[in-house]
Amino acid sequence: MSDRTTSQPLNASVQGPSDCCEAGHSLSERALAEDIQTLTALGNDNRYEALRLIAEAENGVCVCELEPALGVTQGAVSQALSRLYTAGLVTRRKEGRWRYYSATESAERLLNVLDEIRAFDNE
Amino acid sequence: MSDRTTSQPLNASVQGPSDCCEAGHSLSERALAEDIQTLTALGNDNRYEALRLIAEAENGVCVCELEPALGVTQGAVSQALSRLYTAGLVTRRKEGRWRYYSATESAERLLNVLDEIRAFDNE
DNA sequence: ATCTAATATAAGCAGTATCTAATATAAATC
DNA sequence: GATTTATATTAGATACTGCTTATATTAGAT
Repeated sequence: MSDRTTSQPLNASVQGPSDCCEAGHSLSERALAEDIQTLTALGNDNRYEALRLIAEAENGVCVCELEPALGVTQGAVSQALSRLYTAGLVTRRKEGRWRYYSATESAERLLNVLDEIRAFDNE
Repeated sequence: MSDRTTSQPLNASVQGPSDCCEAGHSLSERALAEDIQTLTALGNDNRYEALRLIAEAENGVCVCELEPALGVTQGAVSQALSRLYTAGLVTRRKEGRWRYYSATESAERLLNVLDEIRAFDNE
């Protein structure tokens, strides 16, 4: 059907019910894309659990530690971490043969809110 | 904050580098599943944009308003809203033939944090 | 009751995501 | 140099997602 590429904040002006108002939001395409990248990076079991493990470690976690914890192959762990890195959820530093991953401030904030709303929803 | 009942935190005890520590996190399987449900519900263009539209409207948005705004069929909009509802991100009330969707407190919090970290990351 | 409007649900399928296995790269060690 | 270790990357099979189309349901209007 309509394959129009949305460029500006979208607006709907349709007549629904009598007091129908226009539906619009204030996010740019770029902002939407950034948010979606963040959310899809988090929305996977291995990646999310990897991030939780990383966030609770004090001084970074290496790939070799995550492999047994997640129960998937080394390649899968590496791919998961790359994805988290691209999304700005982890940083990484090299030390000898190892790479240590740490959670970013953004990741910490997101995880905190998820804890809060889970507690809120289950109360 | 939360009286989180951790049923079986996962642990990794492997030796990586000399000062290697165990990687473990404190989330229960159930908590992980809940978080993933929330995140995967948000991690889709139509659903995320629908939620943004709903969150910025004062008194709820009906399906018919979202259809033109998102540029997909009515069925797709309805499915998107159902998914958001199941994930606890929107509530809905019926009024005549229409159903009005509103954002939950949890959804508002998540969107706020996404705004914050986007601003933070882009500064 | 019939018709229309708004929404929900189901089937089917195209596109995408995410693993494993294999291979490549990089750094330390021999 | 060759070897081992840790990680990254690629290819490919498989599973999943998210649409569209079609149909069902529900409520109001005629």
